[in-house]
Amino acid sequence: MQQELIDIGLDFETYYDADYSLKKMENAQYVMDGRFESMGFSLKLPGQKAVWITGDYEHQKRALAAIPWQRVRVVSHNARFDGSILEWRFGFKPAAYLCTMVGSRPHYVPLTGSASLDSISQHLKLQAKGTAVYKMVGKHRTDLSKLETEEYGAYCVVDTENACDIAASLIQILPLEEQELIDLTLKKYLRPRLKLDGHKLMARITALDHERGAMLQQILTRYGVDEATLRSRPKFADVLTKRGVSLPMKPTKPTKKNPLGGQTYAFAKDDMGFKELLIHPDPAVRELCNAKLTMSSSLEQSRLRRLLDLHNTMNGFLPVPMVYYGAHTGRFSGDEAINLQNLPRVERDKQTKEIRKGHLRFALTAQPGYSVIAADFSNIEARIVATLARQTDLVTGFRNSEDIYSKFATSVYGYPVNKKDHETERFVGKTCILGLGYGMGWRKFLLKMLQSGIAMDEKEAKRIVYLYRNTYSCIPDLWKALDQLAAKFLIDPQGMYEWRNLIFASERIILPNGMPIQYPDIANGPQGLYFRSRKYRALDDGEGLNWEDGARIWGGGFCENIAQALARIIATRAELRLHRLGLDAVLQAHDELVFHVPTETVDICKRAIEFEMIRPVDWMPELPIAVEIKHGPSYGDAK
DNA sequence: GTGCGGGGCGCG
DNA sequence: AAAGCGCGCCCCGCAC
Repeated sequence: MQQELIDIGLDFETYYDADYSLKKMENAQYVMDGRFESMGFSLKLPGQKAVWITGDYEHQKRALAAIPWQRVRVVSHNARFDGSILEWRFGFKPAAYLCTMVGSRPHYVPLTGSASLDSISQHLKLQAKGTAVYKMVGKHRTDLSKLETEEYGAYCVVDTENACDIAASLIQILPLEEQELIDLTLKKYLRPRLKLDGHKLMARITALDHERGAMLQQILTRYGVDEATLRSRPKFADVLTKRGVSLPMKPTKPTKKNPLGGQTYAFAKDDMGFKELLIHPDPAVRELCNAKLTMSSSLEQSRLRRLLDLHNTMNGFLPVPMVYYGAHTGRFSGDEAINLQNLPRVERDKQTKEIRKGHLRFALTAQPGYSVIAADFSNIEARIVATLARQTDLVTGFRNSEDIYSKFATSVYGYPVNKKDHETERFVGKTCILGLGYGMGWRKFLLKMLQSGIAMDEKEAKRIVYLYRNTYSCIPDLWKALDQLAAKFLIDPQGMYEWRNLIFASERIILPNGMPIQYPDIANGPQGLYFRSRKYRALDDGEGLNWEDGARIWGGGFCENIAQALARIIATRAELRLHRLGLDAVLQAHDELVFHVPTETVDICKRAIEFEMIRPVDWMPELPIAVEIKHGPSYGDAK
């Protein structure tokens, strides 16, 4: 289908000034703002030079109307921007998009550290077309002289030519399915279907403001401690010191500025020292620490504000901003200050069924006559690890829908554990199955248990961790195998080795769909392998990698990266197949697909979704897959 | 005023 | 040696 489309380069130039710009606001707010003005755009038709078109709105619209959009794939560097102008401002809907900015993420961005048009063009050694940035701050189209208009157009045309050159490279290396995923990702944003419930958002903002205001007032009157003091770590430390409390401390991570690391206050909700203060004999200390904890979490408040703002901007519709290949493993990431992949989960009170957490999810609603369906893969990564390791008893257990968590907990405790009667034991089993598969050590495991309020000592933590590694011994073997493959082939410029549908090559692992997980500059260092991870990209000085600037990686880490990447391929393949059946996901959260369907079709849609999601994987046919599918009038109700 | 990094917290 | 890992956003403190 993609081949039949005509690729057309498109780049809008728009008004901006000191206050009104994409630096100051998110894309949706910028494009829908009253100050928005399209100054003009450049278009590049196949085999022709890009042309600059400018004039008033009607003139631009007439020019755009001449394009047969139903047969066009729009090529842009940052298509979320150009697409939202084309669709929301001018009302034209092309058949597809190819965004060269996100399309550059899998192969180029890990090496360049930047997805800008300039750095990608340079990286590809595209013919220099001039890179002078044309400043047009605070000028409207009618403010420009004839000469200025021409120079502006010339600048815009160059950008479009560059973007089209990048696209020519990308279509050589991105499989068609990945190109299609870029398009589907953009359409989740450009053609929103989920709605935001403005009343619910406002009601929750009011309730939360009231709750927090009352608490802050109480702290201020009782202890003379204000909000700023609660928010500041040093100021809060002073308050505790004045009350004779010895401050809980913890080591900081070594940084460039402070290579040896240091000490800092242990004031986080999971710090043991801080937890002790929550049960301190002095009720004032307890209350102050609880207040600090409350003020530490601002996600719900800030997200409510952002969503309400978006609700007002978009007439109640929710554009879903996702970044294609946001993670180097291929996972998508969120964007535009609303990250829909980390909304608090729904939690209800066991007795009263009252909603305790996850209110935000109930504000994401279906249109009238429609329902939201949420479909989750069940522990897909753990299943992939078991399959990859050829830990056959574990794979069989998953295939037979056994309660794996309870089963391992039974080994741990020596008596039969079940989901109903042994909540704590099963939780321990679950943590083991989900966490220990990636090589977690007993120290971190012990910490995690203590943080979850489960009493445990060093000896017991060691016993459980080694029991796991003995019970599922193929999994530590897998870490070792991956370590050896990496040490041999990833650091060798000519390295290339095929292993279980993966190819270990120079500085990358190639996945069954042909896409890479990249480990730029991977090399042996003082403590094993290091590579320039996303976090350290900016530190590239062209002199190779300093060990202290790199991220350490080993077998357990490769195991996790590969499992994550394979799970992503499985989820997106299912999404693509469902798209071809006319079922487009409106949202994606790693192992979860969300759909918006007419309510009378919910049952048949659920059957189709299950059928496609559990379909065996051609490159891992022995992988047992299971899904859980729910529906309701809102995202919260479907969870 | 703005940019940046670390701590913190939410999800998978 | 076996060391869980992948994101984005808010806030504070600090450098520029």
